[in-house]
Amino acid sequence: MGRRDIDYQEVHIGHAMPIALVDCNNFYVSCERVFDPKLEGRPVVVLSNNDGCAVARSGEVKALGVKMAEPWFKMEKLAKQHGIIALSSNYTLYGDMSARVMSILSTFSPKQEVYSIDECFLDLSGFDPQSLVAYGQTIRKTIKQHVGIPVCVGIAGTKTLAKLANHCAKKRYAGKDGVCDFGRYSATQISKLFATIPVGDIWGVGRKISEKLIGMNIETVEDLRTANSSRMRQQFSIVLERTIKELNGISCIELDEADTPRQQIMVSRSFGQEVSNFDDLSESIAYFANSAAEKLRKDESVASGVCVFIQTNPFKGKSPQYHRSVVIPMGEPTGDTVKLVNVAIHGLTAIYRGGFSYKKSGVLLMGLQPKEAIQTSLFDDFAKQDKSNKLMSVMDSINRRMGKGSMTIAASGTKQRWAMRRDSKSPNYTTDWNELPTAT
DNA sequence: ATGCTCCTGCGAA
DNA sequence: CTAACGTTCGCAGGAGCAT
Repeated sequence: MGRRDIDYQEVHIGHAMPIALVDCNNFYVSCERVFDPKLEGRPVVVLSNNDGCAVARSGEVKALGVKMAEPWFKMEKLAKQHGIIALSSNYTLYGDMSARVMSILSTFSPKQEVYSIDECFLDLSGFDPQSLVAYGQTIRKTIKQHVGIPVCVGIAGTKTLAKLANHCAKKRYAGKDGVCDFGRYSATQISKLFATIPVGDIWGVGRKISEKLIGMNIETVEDLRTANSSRMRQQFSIVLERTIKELNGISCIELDEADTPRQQIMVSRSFGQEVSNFDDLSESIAYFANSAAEKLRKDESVASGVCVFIQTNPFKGKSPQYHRSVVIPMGEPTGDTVKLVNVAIHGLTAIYRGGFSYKKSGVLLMGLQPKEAIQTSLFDDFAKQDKSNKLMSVMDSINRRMGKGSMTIAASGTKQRWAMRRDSKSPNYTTDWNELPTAT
């Protein structure tokens, strides 16, 4: 009989160690609006690479029912009907805006975890519990004034609950004016509120898990909160068990301030058009390996292995499918573009098969370590290594000064037939649907 | 038994 | 006219292998 290992009556959600989750609203769209106020009040989407999918939607677009990551071609008709403005992503701009937002937010707490480009956790323990809502309002006002970006603030005792509180603030389920503090609610109110929120809205519960949960009649946040966590661990994973505990105010996921270097670096892209021959693929692989190596050196890391993959278009079910990858260990961990590119192309020769239309390729640098930690082998030629380091430094500084891509390796080619598709729409198309000639 | 590495699945933004 | 569907990261857990 469903013995429960948590006494729910005793749990006071949101009190113990308040954590705030500050999340920018429709971040990419909001960034664009800062620099083009005409976009205000109008339906706007920002598209992913290749103009593939919607990665950010304004409130007006969400109201039209456009889902996150929805392919552009599927909403094109709707877009035309409602004059949706579609913009290509400008990652340089978003990165810069993010840095400004995060820098200001860091002044609101001694402990900050930057969780993604548009959100961060702030440790608010020690603050007056009565004043947290007002504090959240101050945060919102400050960011809006100084950067022009609207944010919402969720406050609760665990990270999972803070995410949920933020969700409530955004959806206006609870809280007002973009701030929701679960600490202001009684246990009964929380239960009622949670019973209205779909289980899939919880941080850590994605499509697969939520489908399975709904199949077990666990449909709302409240259903999951009161589920038997140890039994759920057996049927799902330790991750879901932690989520359930966190929903009950038991902190299992610590605030992580550490700025740890990445463990792997992936550069991959879908092609603007499919390519079949080896030379085109080889150019793309060289280009991606070069780009990955640049990131690697920016992190001051070296890679001990390279993974190369190529694949056909999985959405073209009728065409013959092929996807394959290979991992090549580096003899010695390195950050040298020339070595990494050569190894990557060598890997490509091992997996390439003619007769397929390839849609995507990529390079993954793995086994990353801090540069200073590498053991140089006895047989290594120090002069040679020094020369390689100097060459890479020159290359990086030229690209910093003259702009990305000024200096690259010849193998990445000049034809680049695989490059991202951007010419499929004229500039006007992507800035204003109203400028489109109407179909006849 | 125990500890690894590799690979896959999942989730997140 | 048609066809058109992102990228990058970490974690968990199982398989396979070595000790």
